[in-house]
Amino acid sequence: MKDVASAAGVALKTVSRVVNGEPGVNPATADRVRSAIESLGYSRNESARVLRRGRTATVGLVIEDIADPFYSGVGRAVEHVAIRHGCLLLSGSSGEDPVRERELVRTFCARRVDGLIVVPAGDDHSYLRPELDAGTPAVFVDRPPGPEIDVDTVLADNAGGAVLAVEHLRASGHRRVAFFGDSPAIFTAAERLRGYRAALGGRFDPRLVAMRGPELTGLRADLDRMLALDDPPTAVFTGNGRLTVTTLRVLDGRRLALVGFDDFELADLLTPGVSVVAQDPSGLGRVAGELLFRRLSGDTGPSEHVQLPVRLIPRGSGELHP
Amino acid sequence: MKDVASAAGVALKTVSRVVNGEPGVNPATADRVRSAIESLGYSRNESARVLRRGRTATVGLVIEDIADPFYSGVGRAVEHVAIRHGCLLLSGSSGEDPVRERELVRTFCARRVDGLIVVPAGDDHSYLRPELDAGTPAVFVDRPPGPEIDVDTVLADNAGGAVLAVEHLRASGHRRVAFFGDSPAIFTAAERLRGYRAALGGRFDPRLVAMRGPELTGLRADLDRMLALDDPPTAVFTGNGRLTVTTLRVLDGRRLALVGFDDFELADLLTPGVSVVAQDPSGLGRVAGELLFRRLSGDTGPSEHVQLPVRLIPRGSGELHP
DNA sequence: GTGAAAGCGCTAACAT
DNA sequence: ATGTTAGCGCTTTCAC
Repeated sequence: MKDVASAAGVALKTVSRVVNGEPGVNPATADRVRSAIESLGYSRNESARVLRRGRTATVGLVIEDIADPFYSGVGRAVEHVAIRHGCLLLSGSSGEDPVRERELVRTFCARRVDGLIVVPAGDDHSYLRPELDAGTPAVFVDRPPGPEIDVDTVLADNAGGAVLAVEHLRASGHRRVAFFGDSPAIFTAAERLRGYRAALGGRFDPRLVAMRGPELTGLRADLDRMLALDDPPTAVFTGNGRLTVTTLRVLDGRRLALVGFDDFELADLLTPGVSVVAQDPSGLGRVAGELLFRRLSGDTGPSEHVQLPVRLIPRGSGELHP
Repeated sequence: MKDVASAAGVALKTVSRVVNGEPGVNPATADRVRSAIESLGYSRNESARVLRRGRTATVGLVIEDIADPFYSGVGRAVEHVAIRHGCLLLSGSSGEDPVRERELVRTFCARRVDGLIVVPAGDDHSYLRPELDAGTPAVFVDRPPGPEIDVDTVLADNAGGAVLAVEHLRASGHRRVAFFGDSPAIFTAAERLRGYRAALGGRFDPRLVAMRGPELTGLRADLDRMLALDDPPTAVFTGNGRLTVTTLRVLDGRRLALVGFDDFELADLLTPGVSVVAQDPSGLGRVAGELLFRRLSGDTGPSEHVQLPVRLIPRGSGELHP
């Protein structure tokens, strides 16, 4: 900036004014500055700017795994909102590891992100207290934070979706519906189990529940065990997209009815089409982003808790009869 | 840092030493500093550090679309390498728009990223010259840069993969193989067309080529036109994952043989399984990341051009006979 | 409409 | 083993 100033024959501050589009600069002077910038290939050093202004125009996104289609959908939506607000996105995957989650948040905060969007892996978020108190807002998506902090959340109607799934299967005549879920330590998995259980009421049978995650061999063993029961399941409800896909592989043509949580590409092209309870990953990301930017523009109202609806998409697999 | 220093009763520089793990601090003093840090909730201001040191420990990734499974695989691999080198990843999607690509690169450079990994959308990269000259290395992935700059590239064997696909179909007895590709303005699409054409030699028929991208109605029209020919295609080669999926929808049960470029989840669960030429997105990302960090650690050798192999995975659709 | 000076929080270089 | 000082490149404040 100093070089540009002397090249243009003005003071450093005038360059700063031009670069920032501040008013009160003679157009001719401004032009001289601009051509000096051009010929020197100058570009503003954002680190210095951030150091001085205190705002980085960056938001941090901690997500489970950017390569998972569900979360990359969330990520894209957040990126979109960030761009619209002139912000960059710093992102990292926690890989379901609370330590890594915390490390990412710390790193982001050390870089003075203006705000955080978090899909938490852990359930203790006291470490965020100082940052929140220091005025860095956070929005939690897909899963809520631990009770130590009070922040905006954007969640899907997990339990309601599970109820939809089970009721849909029961409407096709199924009395024995198995549930394959992720570890109950994961909020969404626990919520979906809760909905499943509520929908079944007195018919709930713990022997039809397996919550070991999407690992193929474990899932196969669980299914085989269930099918060997006197009163085996005739339908399966799977707790997320990865589990649905693994279950399809394990079923390998056996005609059990199936409803999966999460929509996925090609669900309609399989035979039969896979009925799903679809959530809206872009919606989650978009709403979270908007909430964050509302906070960043000064909204200090009480924390908001948005619940996004889910919808059942029948495609064939959920309409198979026992 | 000043506050921590006075709380611990030491000079600012000692705090700096502790924070940076520099040697030559009395363990007892260090402990006092650490507890002051803890109780004040201090965390180092990276912007100031960056301003002083000149290195941001950040790399920028410009990608086509983080929500595309192929590119999110690339992105995850890059993230992985970055983490291993203690770097953060700043990422953005170009959405196949050269202007947006350039804007992202500019923004990243203004933030003084240490290096860039780019999946280019445009083919004029003269704008990168100043940055490269200033010592910011760049690696291009999936597609090469324009001729104005000379940087490391990591590309898949696009033409070779297309040859594999066509030869596989011809081995099943197909003489008429159609090609659905993306716009030939996209490097990979052009390369795959080149391979397709080379494999067919004299049998190449431009009427069997459609390069309009993955839009459903256009693709349907192209296919209908081809099938109405006197000598219609009995097999299709699709130029990328999205096109393969769209083509499957358009085929809608018609039993044409099919080989697609890019592997995708569930390809094996469709009926018949979809034969593909698989590239390795993680490999692309990993190699690009490693190349970049080699440059960052001082390697100034001539630019490297890595070509990653692809492999044919037969699953049924490519083995259908005419 | 323009400029001079102070200082954001840190690290490098040089004391002690 | 610890402290002092200068300055990274910018914006803020205030003066002209």
